[in-house]
Amino acid sequence: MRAASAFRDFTAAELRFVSEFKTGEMMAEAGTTILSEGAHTAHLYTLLSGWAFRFKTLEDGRRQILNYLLPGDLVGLQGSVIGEMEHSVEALSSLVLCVFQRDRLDELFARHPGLGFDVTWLAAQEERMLDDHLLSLGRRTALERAAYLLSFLHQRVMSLDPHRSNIQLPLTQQHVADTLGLSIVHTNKTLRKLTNMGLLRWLPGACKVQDLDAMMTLAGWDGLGARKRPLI
Amino acid sequence: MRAASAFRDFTAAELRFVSEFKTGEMMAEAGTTILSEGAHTAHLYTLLSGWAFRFKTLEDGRRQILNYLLPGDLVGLQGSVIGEMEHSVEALSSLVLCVFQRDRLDELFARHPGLGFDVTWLAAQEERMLDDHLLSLGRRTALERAAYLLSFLHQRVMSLDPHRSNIQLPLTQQHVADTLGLSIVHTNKTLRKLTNMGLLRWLPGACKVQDLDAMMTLAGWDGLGARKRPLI
DNA sequence: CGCTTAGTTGAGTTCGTTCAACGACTGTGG
DNA sequence: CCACAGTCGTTGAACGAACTCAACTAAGCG
Repeated sequence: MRAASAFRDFTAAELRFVSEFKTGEMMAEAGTTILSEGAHTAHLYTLLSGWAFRFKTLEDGRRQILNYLLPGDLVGLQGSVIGEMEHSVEALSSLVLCVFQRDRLDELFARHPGLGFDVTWLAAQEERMLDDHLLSLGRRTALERAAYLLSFLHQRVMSLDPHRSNIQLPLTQQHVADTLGLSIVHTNKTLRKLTNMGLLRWLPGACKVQDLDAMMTLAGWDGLGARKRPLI
Repeated sequence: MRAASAFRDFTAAELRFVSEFKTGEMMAEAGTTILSEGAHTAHLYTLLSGWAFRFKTLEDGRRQILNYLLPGDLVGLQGSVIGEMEHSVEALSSLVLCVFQRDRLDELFARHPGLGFDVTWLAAQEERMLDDHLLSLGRRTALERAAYLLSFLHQRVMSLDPHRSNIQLPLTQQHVADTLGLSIVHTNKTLRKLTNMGLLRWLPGACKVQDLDAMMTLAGWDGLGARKRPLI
C-alpha cells in the first residue's frame, strides 16, 4: 500500500519507528462500531483497507454522519489528542485497521518531527473536508448537496487509486440521508433526479457516479486538489 | 494574556522560541478580510484580541460561516500546512494578531515537539467544533440551532475568561443567519422566539445570553468541557 | 414461507423561503 | 441644521422545499 503513488516517501528511520509504534492489526465487519462517543479508552488506528464513517447523534436518535474514512486515514486522533472521543466510528464495509499505542504519540512528535508534522497535516486535511461539508449543509440545495457528496467520495477514491475504473461507493440511501441532513424519503427523490439526469447509477447497496464533471458543476465544487499525503 | 488560567504553562525554552518565532503584531478593523480563499501567501497568526470568523462562499455569493476565532486561536494554520487557503477570514471586531513566519513551522516541530503537539491539539479542537456545527446544521431545527450557536459562543468566551460577567456576542443577525444556514428573515423570527422565551437579549449589533442552561437544554448540547489549552 | 431490510412513490402538512414594506438609527454632505 | 442614503432589525403574506405518514415492491435469508 505504501508503494501507492498517493503517499509520500518515508525515510528508513521513519519506517522503522512506525512499524515499531504499531502494535497489531485489527479486522472488523461492516456495521461494527469501532469507537464510540464518550469513550476514554480510545485507541489510535490507521485504516488499511475498507470504508468507515464518523458520526454523532442527538439524544432522540437523530444521526449526523460527519465524514467518511478511507484507507490511509487516521482513526481516533481526536480521542488521542484531546482525551475523549466526541464522536463514534462505524465500519461501512469490512475493515483492516493498524493499531497504535496511543500513549506513545508524544514520542512520535519528539523523535520524528516529520511524522508529527504529518499528523498535523492529516488533521488540517480533515478540517478542510469538514469546512466543505459545512458549506454544503448550510448553503447548498438538496440536489447540489447530493451531487457534492457523491463527487467528493468519488474523488477521494480516485485520489487513492488513480487508475481504478468502475468506482463504486458502498452506501445505502440512509447513509446519504444522514450525511446530507435530509430525510430518507427526500434523499430518495433527490437521488432519483440525479439518476434521471444520467449523472448517477444506483445499485443495491452501492452507487456509481456516471458523470463526475457534470456532478461537480452542478454542486459548484472544485474538487480536492491532488497532493502527496503521508501514510502513518 | 498568557497568565490567564485558560492556558497551559510553557517552559522557558518554549517561551523563548515562540517570541523569536514571532515577527510582529498586526491590527485590523472590523470588517477587514484578513485572509482570502485561494491565497498562497498565507501567513500564520495567533489572535491576541478581538473576534473574527472563517467562511467560504459559493460562486453565486451564498456565504457560510464555518467557525469563529477568539483570542488564543491560530489563524491560517490550514494554509500553512496544506499550502493554500481554502477559506477566508474576516474581522468581526477590531483585532490584534501576532504574526509568525510560516516557513519556520518545521523548525517548531523539530526543536520543540511539545509545541508541535500543541498545534495538533489546536487542530483537533477545531475539528471537534466543526463536528458539532455539522451535527447542528444537519440535524437540529432552526430554534435548536440558534440556541446551540449562542450557547457555544457564550461558553467559548467563558472558557477564556471565567470571571467575566456581562458577556456580549458582537454579531449581527446576518452573521447568525450565515452560520446557521438560514435566511435572515427566518433567523430574525427564530431569535425573536428565543428573546420572547427569555433566553436571549438582542442589543443593536450584539446580543446577550440570558439563560445559558435553558439554551443548552433546548439545543441538546453538553458544552465544551474545560481543559487547559496551549497558547502559541 | 414469513420476516426483515432497502428502495420507491403519493398525499398532505410544516418549516423555512422569498418578496415586500416599514421603522430606527448612523453617518454624510449641502 | 436638515435631507439623504445606508445599515440593521422587524413583520406580514404567499410560496416552495423538505418533512411525515402511509402504503407498496423487490430482494435476501432464516
